[in-house]
Amino acid sequence: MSDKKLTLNDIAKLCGVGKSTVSLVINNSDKVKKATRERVEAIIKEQGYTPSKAAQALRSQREKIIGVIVTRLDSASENQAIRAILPQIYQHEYDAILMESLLDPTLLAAHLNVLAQRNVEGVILFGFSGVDKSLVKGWKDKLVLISSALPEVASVVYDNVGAVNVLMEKMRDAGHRSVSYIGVTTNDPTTGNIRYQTYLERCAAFGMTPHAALGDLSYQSGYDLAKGLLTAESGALICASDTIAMGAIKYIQQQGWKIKVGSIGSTPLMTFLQPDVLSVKMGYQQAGLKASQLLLEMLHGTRTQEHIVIPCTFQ
Amino acid sequence: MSDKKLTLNDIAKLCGVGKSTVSLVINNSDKVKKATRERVEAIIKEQGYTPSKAAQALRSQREKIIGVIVTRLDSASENQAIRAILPQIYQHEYDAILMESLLDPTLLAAHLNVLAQRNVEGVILFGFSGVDKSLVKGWKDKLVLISSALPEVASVVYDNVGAVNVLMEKMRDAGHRSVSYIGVTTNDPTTGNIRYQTYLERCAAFGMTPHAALGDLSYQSGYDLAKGLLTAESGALICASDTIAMGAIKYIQQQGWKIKVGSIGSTPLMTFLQPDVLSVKMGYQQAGLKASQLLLEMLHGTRTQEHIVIPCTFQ
DNA sequence: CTGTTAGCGCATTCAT
DNA sequence: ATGAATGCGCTAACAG
Repeated sequence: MSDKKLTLNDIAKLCGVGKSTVSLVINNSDKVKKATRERVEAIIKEQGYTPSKAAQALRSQREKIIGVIVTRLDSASENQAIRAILPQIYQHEYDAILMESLLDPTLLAAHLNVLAQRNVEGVILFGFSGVDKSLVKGWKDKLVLISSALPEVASVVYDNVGAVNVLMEKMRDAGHRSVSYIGVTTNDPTTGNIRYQTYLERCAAFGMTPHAALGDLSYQSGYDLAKGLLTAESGALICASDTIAMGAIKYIQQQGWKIKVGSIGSTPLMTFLQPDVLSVKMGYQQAGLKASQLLLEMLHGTRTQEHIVIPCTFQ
Repeated sequence: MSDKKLTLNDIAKLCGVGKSTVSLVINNSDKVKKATRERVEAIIKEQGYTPSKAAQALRSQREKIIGVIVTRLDSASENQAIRAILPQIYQHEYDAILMESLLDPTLLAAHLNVLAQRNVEGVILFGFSGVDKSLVKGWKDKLVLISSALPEVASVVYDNVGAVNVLMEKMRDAGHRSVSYIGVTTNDPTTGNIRYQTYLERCAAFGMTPHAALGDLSYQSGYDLAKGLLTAESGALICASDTIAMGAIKYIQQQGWKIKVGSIGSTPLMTFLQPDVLSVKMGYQQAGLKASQLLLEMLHGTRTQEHIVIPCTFQ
C-alpha cells in the first residue's frame, strides 16, 4: 500500500510490452499470445493493479454502476428485495448506488438527475404513486420498475389480486360470513387501490357486505381504524400490510376480542409475535432477483422490456 | 433531452470564451469578470449542461463520492443514522454509495476494496466486532467509524455506559432490589460487552446479585433467554436492545407475569406496542449527523481525527 | 482577467 | 500478435 497507484502504462513497461497489450489482457481479448498473456497477468496480480474506473468510464462513456432507488430504507419488504439485488449487481462487476425516494417525486427526480449525471447504465426503481411517465422519460431501456407498472417501462409487480383472494378464500372457508378490511389510501397505489378493489370484488362474489376503512401505512393508523371499524361481533379482518395489522391487533387484544386476522407481508416480526395471523408472502426477494436479472440482460441487449408478475405464497 | 450530451468545450465556443473560463465558472472561482460569469452561467442553465463526473474524477484523481457501510440495511438504529448522513452528503455535492457488511469482515474488506478502486474520498463505517486495524489501514484520514472505536481512526460512539446506568438507576429508584439482564455475546462488542459489564458493575455498586443471560440479537433469543432466566418473582428486567426486549416481553406476557422492562433503543415499534417499557434513546440520528460532519471537515482539512461520544436520553 | 496547452488513465484505431 | 498514436471531458499551469 506504500506505492502510489499504478497505471496501465506502468504495468506495460514493467512487462516490457505496449499499453494496448495490457488493455487487451484486462478485457479478456483472445488476441494475445498465451505466453504473453500469462506473463502480464502474473505481473498484474503481483502488483495488485486495478484499472482506473474513472478512466474507463471517461473512455467508454458509461459507468459500470446501477442505481437502486427504494422508497424507504426501513421498508422490510424492499429490504428483502435489495438483499437479492445487490449480490446480483456485484456479481456482474457493477457497483450499486442506493438511494431513498421517501415517496417524494421531487426527491426522486433529483436522484434520477444525479444518476444521469453519473451516466449510470441502469436503474432499479421501487414504484409509488408519484412515479409517472415524465419522470422515467429517457430511461426507457435501462430502467426496471418494481411493485408498480407503467407503459413502455419494464416492470416486476406483485400479485396483489392473488394475495387478497387467498386471504378472502381462507376466511370464507373458515366459515366467516363477514370480513372487515383495513387498507391504505396514500402512497403506493398498488398497495392501496388494487388490494382494496380486490377486497370489494371478493365481497361481491361471496355475497358479503364490505366493511372497510383506509388510512396510511403506520401502526397508529391500523390501531385507529380498527377502533372505528371493529366491534365485538367482528369475526375476521384483513389488513393490507403487516404494519397496519400490528396496530389493529394491538387494539383487538386490548378489547379482549377474538378476531381472526389476515395480513399481507409475512415479516419475521409478525410471524414471531403473532403466529396465528394468516400470512401471505409476496415474494420480495424473488422480485429483486427477477428485476436485477431482467435489467442486467436488458443492458446486455439479450432481452427487452418485460412485465413480470411474482406469484404470492400462502404459508 | 434530444441533443447528445454537451461538453465543456461546446459551452465554451457557444459562449465565445475559452474552456478554462467555463471551468472557472463551474468551480465558482472569483477570477472571472462578473459580466462574463453571468453570461456563461446563463448559457449553462439554458443548455442544461452538467460537467462529466467521470472526466472530473479522472482529472482531479478523486471521485466526489463517500462510501457508507452499514452492518445491516434493516437495522432500525443504523437507518436512523443514515437518514441524517445522506442529506449531509448530498448537500456537500457528494454522492453516497451505500453498502452492507452483514457483520462479515471478508465482505467488508471486499467493499472497502471496491471503494478504493473507485477512489472514493471518504468512508463512514458502522462498526462491529470484526473491524480491526488491518481492515481500515490506509483509510486513516478519511474514515469515520460509528458505534465502535479504534486507535488512530476517527469515531463516533454511543454512551452505552450511561444508557445502562440510567436504566439501573430508574429500576432501583422504583424500588427493585433485583434486576435481571438479557444481552448479547455475539456481533457487536459494544452492544455486547460494554453494556453487560456496566450492568455487572451497577449490580455491584447497588449491592445486587447479577442475574443475566446472553444470546444474539434476535427476537427468538430474547424469548428463549427470558424463559430460562425469569421467574414469577422477577421484578425487573433490562434488555440490551429493543429486539431482544420484544422477544422477552412476549414470554412475560404469555406467563401473565408483571415485570418491569427497560430497554435500549426506543424504536417506534416499541414505543407504540409497549409504551410502559422504560426506554433509552441512543441518539442515532445525531450520531449520523456528527459522523458525516466530522468526515466532511476532515476531507476539507479543517478538522482532524476525533473521538465523539453521543449522549443518550431517557424518555 | 482570459485563452492556450498539456496531460489524467484508458480503449481503440492503425500500422508494423 | 503487438507497439504507437489519438482522444474521451476536464483541470491546472502558463501565457497573453
